[in-house]
Amino acid sequence: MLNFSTSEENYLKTIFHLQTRDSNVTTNELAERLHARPASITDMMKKLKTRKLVNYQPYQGFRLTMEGKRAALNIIRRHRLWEYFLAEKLKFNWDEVHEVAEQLEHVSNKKLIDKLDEYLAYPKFDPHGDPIPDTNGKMELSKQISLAELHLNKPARICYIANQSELLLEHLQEKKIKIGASVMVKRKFTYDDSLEIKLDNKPALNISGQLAKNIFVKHG
Amino acid sequence: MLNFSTSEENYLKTIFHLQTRDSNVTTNELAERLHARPASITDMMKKLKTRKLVNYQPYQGFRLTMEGKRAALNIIRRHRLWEYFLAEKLKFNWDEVHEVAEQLEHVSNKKLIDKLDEYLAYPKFDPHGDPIPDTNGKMELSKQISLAELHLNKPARICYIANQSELLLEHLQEKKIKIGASVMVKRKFTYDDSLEIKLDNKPALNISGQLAKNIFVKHG
DNA sequence: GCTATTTTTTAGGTTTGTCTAAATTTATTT
DNA sequence: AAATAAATTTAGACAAACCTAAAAAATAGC
Repeated sequence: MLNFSTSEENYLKTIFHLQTRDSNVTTNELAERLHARPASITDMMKKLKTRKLVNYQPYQGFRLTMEGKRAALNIIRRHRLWEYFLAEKLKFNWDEVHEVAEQLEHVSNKKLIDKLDEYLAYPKFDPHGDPIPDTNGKMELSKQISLAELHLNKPARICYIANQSELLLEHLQEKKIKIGASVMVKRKFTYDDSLEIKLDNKPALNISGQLAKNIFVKHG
Repeated sequence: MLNFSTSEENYLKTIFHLQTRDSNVTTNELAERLHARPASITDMMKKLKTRKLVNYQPYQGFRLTMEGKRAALNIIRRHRLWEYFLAEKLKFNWDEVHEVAEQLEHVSNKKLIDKLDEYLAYPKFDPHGDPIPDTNGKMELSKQISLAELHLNKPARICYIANQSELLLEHLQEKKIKIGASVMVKRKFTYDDSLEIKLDNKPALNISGQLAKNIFVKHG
């Protein structure tokens, strides 16, 4: 496994998250995500190209090579394992783990990560419900659906919050809706798509359709 | 708590280890410890001086200010807590933890370190027997003595290896002498200062006076 | 199909932390 | 105490990773 700078790792990881099967990642997209200027992106892309980590032709956007993808998955593995550790062992809230894991993920020592994985008993998902890649970069698909799609009276578990804006997170805090909580939809109001749900053992709660679309759950 | 670069942290930590009550740290000393050239040390010292972290007059060597000492102790706290975590929880060997902790120590997030401390049940010593500073930089004195000073038939525990050169570490590996092992001195040979010792439940073992001086133990 | 706008790249500059080589200060010898 | 040696600092350069401003290419509007 080659060694990358913190900066290179952040680029690789972010390209991985942004690229889709059919479209390349653009300079501006990356610049916005990384809080950097487009010119800086171009600089780094040239560098990553000579390192054979991205495919890149000027003005055509970029995507990871096989090697780049392998590297990105490794960084994501580190990130998610640390997130799991922080939430599960150190009792951080699920919404605090990301920031700390952003730093820990850059500590690169294969033995450390593999031993951490073992210590945590090989978790398959991080506290946000995102799958954790194994040593070979393989991971499970997270078959998540939004609360809005969940059938009535089907027990499920909150595993992911989409669109994590400040406002949304505050709203969730307010309503005491947390990752990992068990949840069930009791009624659906077609008038405004709002829902009546039951969280853990708390009294029933009404939430808007908009909120429900941003809360993802896994059955079971 | 101010924020420092990885480089600044390494300087602060190393100055702390090198400085004594009566003598300042010299440019060459620091350069050797940090595997850097003397010119680089001078550069950084100017910077740390303007940050009021070291006292420094050209050609006079340097020492930490109160503020610098506070920062150094914080870095040492992180380092030793991670070492403890690696050995105790992830089951690293005591001689592998240092290298990994050198990286982890630069992740600066007070909450992370305090929660780690709590998770580890506030350990007082790291796997090498070095004391772990608390949040305020206070730590216990490690009342260690060398094996050479240990009285006959007094049970003790190996807690520290001084002068950790490659050769010494290999020699210890060879003799299967490890941190944490219980030990007792059975005979002392005044002729050459060599000792006959008993390690755990293994057969008696002869070691040189030189080796004995580098193995530190705590009673009990 | 040609402007106008947006996107991306180039050119050149800045900061951090390092380096080499030369100059300077301090310490050691005789 | 002068000469030599050792330690330290200065001066100037370099790489990484960023930046701004200007130029070039691609896209969109009419």
